[in-house]
Amino acid sequence: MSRVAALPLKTTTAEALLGMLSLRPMSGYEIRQTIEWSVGNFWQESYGQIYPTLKRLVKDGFAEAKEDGSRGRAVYRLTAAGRKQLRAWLKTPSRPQVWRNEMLLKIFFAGQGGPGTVRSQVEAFRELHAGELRKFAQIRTRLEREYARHPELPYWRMTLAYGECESRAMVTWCDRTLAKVTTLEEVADAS
Amino acid sequence: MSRVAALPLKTTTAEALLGMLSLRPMSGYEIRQTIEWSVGNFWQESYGQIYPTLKRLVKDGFAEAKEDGSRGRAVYRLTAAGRKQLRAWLKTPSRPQVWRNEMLLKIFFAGQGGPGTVRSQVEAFRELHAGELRKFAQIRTRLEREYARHPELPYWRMTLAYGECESRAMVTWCDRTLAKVTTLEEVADAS
DNA sequence: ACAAACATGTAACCAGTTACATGATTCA
DNA sequence: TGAATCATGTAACTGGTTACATGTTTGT
Repeated sequence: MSRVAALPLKTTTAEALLGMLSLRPMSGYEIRQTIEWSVGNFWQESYGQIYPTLKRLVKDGFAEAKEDGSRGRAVYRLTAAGRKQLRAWLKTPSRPQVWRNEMLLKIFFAGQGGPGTVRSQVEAFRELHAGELRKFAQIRTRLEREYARHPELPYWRMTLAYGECESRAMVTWCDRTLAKVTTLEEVADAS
Repeated sequence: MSRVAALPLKTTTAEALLGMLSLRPMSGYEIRQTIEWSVGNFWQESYGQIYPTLKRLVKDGFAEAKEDGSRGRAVYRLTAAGRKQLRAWLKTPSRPQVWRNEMLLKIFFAGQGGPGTVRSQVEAFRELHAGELRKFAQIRTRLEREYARHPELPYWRMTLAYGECESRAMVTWCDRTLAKVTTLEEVADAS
């Protein structure tokens, strides 16, 4: 019944790190940087998760640590068991994350705040996704130029297309919603 | 430095409950049921959050509890301060939730698993969103029929349209992705 | 000489879910 | 009478982030 060390067991952090190490051996620091510019759009990890998890991966035999002389740097590489574990995970069904959407909640209760509430919320949301689309366009250019012949490029393109598809849909919804808001405001003004 | 009771302070649960109580006075149990069928698609609360938060709302003067004779039932109603608090919250910018997408992570690493990995992941995801679209269609019918003249209907429609818009985009992405997967499989077979 | 980036790590906190305990009421 | 639903509540756990502490290396 003792309250033990308790590193998370059901987490996908471990699997995310296995995936990262499958690209190439890396240090914890490098993993974080790489996550940021590669999958940062749909995944993030903090050092507070990365370092303890890496140690657990070594303990479980899924990764090996190797001291990198120069700095106080530990480079981790996948073991055969780690690669097997990663492949097994790739085959498992993904649990859909049940998200919370604060903006939608505010719109749902907009009866208390009026059309103006909706307008400012939706305008900010539109700006957010318009920005995402610009970012995706840049990433796409860079991806096609720098990894033109990389065997995994087709898969990376798919994840990028997901973001583009979603953000386009969001912008569309924003425009339609703003049009409806205008109508509501006109009705309110007329009365 | 003592480890105190510590009910969450920055949570939006309190505001979500204020919103629910703005619809009508409710018990904790009722709030949960109502959340499920109204905003369940983009918001959920567990009893473990609801009951302690309701007590805090009373303590902070945002709600009043009234015993409902029949059962051991406490019905909460919004106070003027509570309504003011809700309106203030509606005006604040919404923090975008940074979500994690396990499916996209698996696709990103699909080099380790091959096109088959992507296919099964995407097929499941397509089924999920096709189901969502059917559910949304039902909700829309019910909404237009049962709340035809409700003053907040326009806002409720907007949140529904969001889900429809997003799920349609997801289905589109799935279809495009599955087409690409087929191409990849053909290339793999040919070699 | 100093800033920026590299590099590792942990304790405290946070927002939430799950599992469980308890009991009343309704209805077939 | 017994199952389903109504109703309230909490302790333990979970999966994470943030803030902090510490020190090295590189480049200007």
